[in-house]
Amino acid sequence: MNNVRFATALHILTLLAIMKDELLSSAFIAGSVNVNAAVIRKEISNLKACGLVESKEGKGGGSFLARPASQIKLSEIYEAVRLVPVLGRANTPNPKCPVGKKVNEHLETLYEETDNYVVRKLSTISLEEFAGKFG
Amino acid sequence: MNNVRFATALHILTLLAIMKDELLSSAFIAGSVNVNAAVIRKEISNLKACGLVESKEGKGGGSFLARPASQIKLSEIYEAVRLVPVLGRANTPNPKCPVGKKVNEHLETLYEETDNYVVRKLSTISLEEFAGKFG
DNA sequence: TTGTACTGTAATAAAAAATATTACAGAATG
DNA sequence: CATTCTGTAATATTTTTTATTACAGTACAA
Repeated sequence: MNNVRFATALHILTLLAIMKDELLSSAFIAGSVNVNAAVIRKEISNLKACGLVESKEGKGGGSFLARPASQIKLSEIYEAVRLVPVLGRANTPNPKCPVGKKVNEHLETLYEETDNYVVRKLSTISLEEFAGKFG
Repeated sequence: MNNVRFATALHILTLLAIMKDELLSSAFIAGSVNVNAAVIRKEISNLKACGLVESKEGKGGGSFLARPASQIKLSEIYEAVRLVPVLGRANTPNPKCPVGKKVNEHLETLYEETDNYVVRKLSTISLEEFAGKFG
């Protein structure tokens, strides 16, 4: 996960949680995160597909949380932006070597276990709790 | 961690664990992992700096485990190759926004906690246990 | 009904990170 | 002293990530 997507998604959702009575525009959010508004819209599009955010088009439109922050777990955010397991990717080892032949199978198991472990940890923290740290 | 270094390092160490009575050359290991030998030498150089591997130069040289596989925890491998926290990097948010100003501080705490959690999980598995899955 | 302020999305460009390759000096062996 | 290794650096290539631009479509409000 050598990218900034978890940070971006959590930032977006934190803003939506704190200003829960307003529709926030991508331009506003982009100003806070300090990235291009198109990046925000793209991430929001992903968060919508994951059922965390909804939005309203047109003038005066913007985004809001699909559910109360108390019902969103940080694990859902992690799963929404995860592209690669926590421990990284695998090689394409030599199948003629006894280790090379089996290593990816065992690696995959380990990757899954570790990932599940992270998910379990993050499922103990709600967005409400995280957003509560601000002001 | 969108890279292959954990997989590579674990593969190297598994070979060293299984063939613990021999010195393995970087060319041999590269053949099993299916990457360039220079990549293996570079990773071994890192694993040496972390105290997991030793090697002998010159003709007939090669690498071997610095300690018995039973005394190497997978967490040490993770820590040897980690460049970035499990949840990724942070943005450089707008300090004029109350959320932007503090988000990295709270993110960092979360990143550290999650990372420690992964380390704790991986510290319960020894290289011996992992290597034991092969033949 | 028309201008304005949004979203949604795609295409493309630019920057950064990861990996591969080549090269060669130096060490140990026989 | 030729051979077979390691160690390391320099460089090239590929892949991933991020930024930018553009514009169609939607909703509001005058």
